[in-house]
Amino acid sequence: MPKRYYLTTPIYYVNSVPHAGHALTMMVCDATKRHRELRGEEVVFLTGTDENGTKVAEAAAAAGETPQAFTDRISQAFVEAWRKLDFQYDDFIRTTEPRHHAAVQRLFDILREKGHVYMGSYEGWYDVSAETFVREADLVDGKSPDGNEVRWVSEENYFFRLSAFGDPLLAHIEQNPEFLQPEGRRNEVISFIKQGLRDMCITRANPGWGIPVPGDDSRVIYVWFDALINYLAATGWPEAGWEDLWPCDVHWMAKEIFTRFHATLWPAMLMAADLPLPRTVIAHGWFTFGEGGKMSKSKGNVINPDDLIQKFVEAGCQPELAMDAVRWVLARSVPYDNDTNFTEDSIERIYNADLANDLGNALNRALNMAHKFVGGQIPDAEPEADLVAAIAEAKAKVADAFDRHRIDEAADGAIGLVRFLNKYIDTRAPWALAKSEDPALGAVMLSILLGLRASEALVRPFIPHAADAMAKQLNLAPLTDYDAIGTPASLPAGTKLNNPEPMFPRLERAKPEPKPAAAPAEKAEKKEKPKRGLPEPAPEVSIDEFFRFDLRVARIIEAERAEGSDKLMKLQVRVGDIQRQIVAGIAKQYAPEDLIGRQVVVVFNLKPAKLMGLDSQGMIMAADGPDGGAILLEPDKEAPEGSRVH
RNA sequence: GGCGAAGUAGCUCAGUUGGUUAGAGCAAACGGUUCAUACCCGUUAGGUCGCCGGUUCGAGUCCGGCCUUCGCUACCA
Repeated sequence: MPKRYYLTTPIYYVNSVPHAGHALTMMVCDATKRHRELRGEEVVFLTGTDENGTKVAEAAAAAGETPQAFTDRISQAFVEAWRKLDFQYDDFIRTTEPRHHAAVQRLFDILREKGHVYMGSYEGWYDVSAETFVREADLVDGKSPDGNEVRWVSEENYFFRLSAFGDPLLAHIEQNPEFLQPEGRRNEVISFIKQGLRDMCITRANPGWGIPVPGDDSRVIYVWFDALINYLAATGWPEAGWEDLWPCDVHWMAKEIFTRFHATLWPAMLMAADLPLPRTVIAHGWFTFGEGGKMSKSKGNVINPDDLIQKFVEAGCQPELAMDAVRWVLARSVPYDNDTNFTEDSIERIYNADLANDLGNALNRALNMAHKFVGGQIPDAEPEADLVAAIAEAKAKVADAFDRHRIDEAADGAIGLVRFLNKYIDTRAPWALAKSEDPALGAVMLSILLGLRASEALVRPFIPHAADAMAKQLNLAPLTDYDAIGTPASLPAGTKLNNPEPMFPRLERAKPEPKPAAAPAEKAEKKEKPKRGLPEPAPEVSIDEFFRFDLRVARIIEAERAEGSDKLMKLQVRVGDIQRQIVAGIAKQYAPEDLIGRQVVVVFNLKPAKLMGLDSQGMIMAADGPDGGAILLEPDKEAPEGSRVH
């Protein structure tokens, strides 16, 4: 079997419900699939849900459900959401399926046999919620940097020898410019790898949910290690026949899971197993919602695809066309290097300009003219040369944009033909030709209709139902062959045209609110931003917990700036008769000569650390200054050196 | 702190290897048209291309420095 074009979205983690961000990735893949199929290619589009992980087991327990019932329910929510946008994936993989389990265990075995997976021990803090290990130094008030609860774990686990793949990965990235995109992200990966990859712990104690390590039921495979393998599992690997899909042509995803997972861990896993690497791994940016705000459920500014569809239905769209309107707006807004603002305002503007004013109106006016001027049928005439040229140009532009994975440009290329068509209509003015009974009328009307027919096919990957509606109004079967676009055969003379029916009613928009005074006010607000409120109170601790900190009065006897750092000061302090070196981030506020001889308070039993290659045995206590700088604490009068501070 | 990206019209962005008067879409003003969904078409206005310096006959483009924003990353607290 010949190789088929294979593209994927990530599998979505079942801890959240579908939102516009997921829909964006889906849209990009769905449009790509439909476009390539128009060009006669066989395409397989994979999506699915990620359902393993300790967190899922715990979330299910919290919801009073079995993990299976819980994941069935959430997974179904994604299926439903995608049905409402008519995303035509060919396969939906769930990581709880036997085919996935089989592939994961097989790959694990292969890596273990080849010596890329070894048993090691891990002792340290574990963030259950994020399912990641947290270094001691990164703990904040006994919690992970994200504020999650951590627990101390001490266990033997399997490790993947990721560290061995840095150089091969860099070489591959170097030799394959198309591998990682866009370029900015590619650079990010290169610098990430260059600073050294660490082996990765890829198993966890078995919580009764997940994929057991082959031959060792006491452990399950780490959810990320397992999740990535879905792309391979869906090809049927390791059973025969997978080569007609693998290697994958494109893995699409949002930027946050690009660098560490899809651009580093996953290719390393494949290399380790001697499997081919995907041709292209590409990340899009995020939607932001409103005034520079990130997508945030608490702000209530998240735009839900369902609500958007509803909005267009209320505006008067047929349900299927309302769905298309959402699809179009998504495709036109795909962020690449930067994030993009996705707001009611931008959505309405895109809809009105492209779909209502340009596309909808072009179809409507053309059909009206055909009924009035040429008897409501497709004239028997030759299309005019500049119109034919415009179609060819648009075809090439759309195909090229898709080949470069620029979905927004492809949509622009498609609607560009419609814009040209509106100008052409005005320039050739069929109503004037009709009035003067000019013989060019037939050719002009034929050209206009041919332009519409071509537009139908070019917008089809984005708005398939609108394309069908266009074909129906032209009384023709849908045009589904890219090569036929713009040909006389695509528009048989004599075809009786149907009556025009508006597809996308214009959205009436509130007049843009006049806010000349708003700009300076905004600026002022931004400048005053540093005056933040009282810092959040830390969680309550008991007196016993407090006494675990051994605070002492110490005297600074030497001070010098740490080489190569403008923040760090290297200090020698005396605590009673003990001398210690402490490295502190106070060099911006204090000069060495200000410090020598001073009494300060130090944390005496802090775990030693290395900063800029210097040992630091303790910490100097200081208050946060208004600019974030340190203000040293000093006893009110000379205190006995080494005395405890309570 | 390090690395990277971005900074071009009111908004969103395009500007190839340096080469005339810096472009598009949206928004605005004006005009035109009547086939059409108050739409479409045209014209106009609007830019010291973040700032400073350099290379060059010539810089949005190349080089150096700085500022701002964002991302990644190290560290500090």
